[in-house]
Amino acid sequence: MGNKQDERRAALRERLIAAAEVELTEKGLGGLKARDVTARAGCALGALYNAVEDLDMLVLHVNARTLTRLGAALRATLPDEAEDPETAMQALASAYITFATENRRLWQTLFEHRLPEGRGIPDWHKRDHAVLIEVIVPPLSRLRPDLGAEALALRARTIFAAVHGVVHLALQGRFVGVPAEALREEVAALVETLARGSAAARP
Amino acid sequence: MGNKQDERRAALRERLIAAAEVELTEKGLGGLKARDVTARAGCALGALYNAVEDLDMLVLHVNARTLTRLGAALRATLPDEAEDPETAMQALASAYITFATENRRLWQTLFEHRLPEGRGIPDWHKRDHAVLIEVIVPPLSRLRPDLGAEALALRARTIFAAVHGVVHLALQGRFVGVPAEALREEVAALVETLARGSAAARP
DNA sequence: TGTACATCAGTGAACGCGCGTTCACTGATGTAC
DNA sequence: TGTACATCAGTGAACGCGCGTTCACTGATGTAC
Repeated sequence: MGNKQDERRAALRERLIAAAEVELTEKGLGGLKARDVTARAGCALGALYNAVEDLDMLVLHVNARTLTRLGAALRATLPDEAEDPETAMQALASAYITFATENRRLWQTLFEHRLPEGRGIPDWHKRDHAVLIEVIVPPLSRLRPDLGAEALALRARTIFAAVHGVVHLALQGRFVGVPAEALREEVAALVETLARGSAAARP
Repeated sequence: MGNKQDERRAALRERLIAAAEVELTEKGLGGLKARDVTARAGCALGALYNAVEDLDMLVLHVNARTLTRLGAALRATLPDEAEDPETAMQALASAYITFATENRRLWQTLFEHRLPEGRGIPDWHKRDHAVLIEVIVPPLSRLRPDLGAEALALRARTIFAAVHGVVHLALQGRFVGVPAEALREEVAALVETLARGSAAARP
């Protein structure tokens, strides 16, 4: 099998993913069209279905990229393992807000996109999501040394979802959401409460 | 103008809203079709556009109903104004989970539905949403007598969004969400932390 | 009360558009000898 | 190295479907006299 052919194939695939990323950035999930993506990637409409299974899979690949970048942004805030855990959690939350704000549509796509009925998320992609939780576990485990691995993972999900919820409703501009100007301050207060409350619960 | 005609008109409108409610309950926002709604309401397709402006407005009317019911369910948990505020907040959160679980698709529609680009949410509907925040203010104000009305309203939004976020990701079955079995316990822990943390912050 | 006319809720076929996906075809690239 | 053949990435017109909305029409209800 031609090696050069594989290269070309992979290159087109990359171009398509990159094009989809730009389209999603500009128009959001609802505005993603196969024709726009292939036009931007500079190939024919049909080529898309040679490179990936379908549009949904293309979105999954973009989401994988977004999660990788988000994971890197979050990990970059935790250089020191011995740091004060509350400070660490504040840094994580702050980085999350920054990323969500600067990549609003891509970040929204992460949570908007659903596979059609019967199709389950491939395992490789579940692992991409895991970073959101894993990054919270180390500082949390220092706040709650009494908790086992499973309970920690569960609590990390709860904390993530709480912070995410505040950011999500705010950036969506929902009427019930916190106004964007107040977002950072409110999330900081929330994380402070969560961190201190967790610590206070220590035996 | 015939009074009887107005009555008929209003009755059809009600039937359409009720039909849309059932359709949304069974299929969710993505599965809502004008033809299904009118078939269920027992009228012709075109009659829908006589009774309401368009499908979006129909959804808004269903959402208004849902919010009214949700508001009633939440207020029903607060019979006693003098109740311990933490208990009150736990009751609110618990009622929220119950409502969301029992009305999953209608509740999801509340947060999924967006008007097309230029169109803003009518004022009457904004007021419908306000109940979600207003119901939190009384117990919160007892925990934080130091805060002014505006700061209270803001903090109430944050707390709502945090709890909502945990419930939302869990009921959506998102991989990063808390598993449904653990939802009640985790939200209870979250609300406990929020209530105590708020109280502890008192001067 | 009865008749003629006006109104307008209600009808459903047809319009119009968007858009994901397919498929018969082509031409460049690679392989065999 | 050169020639014949095979493969398959890439093409883009066409398919097929879904679906919101419109619109010319109808008939029941209400009004005027």
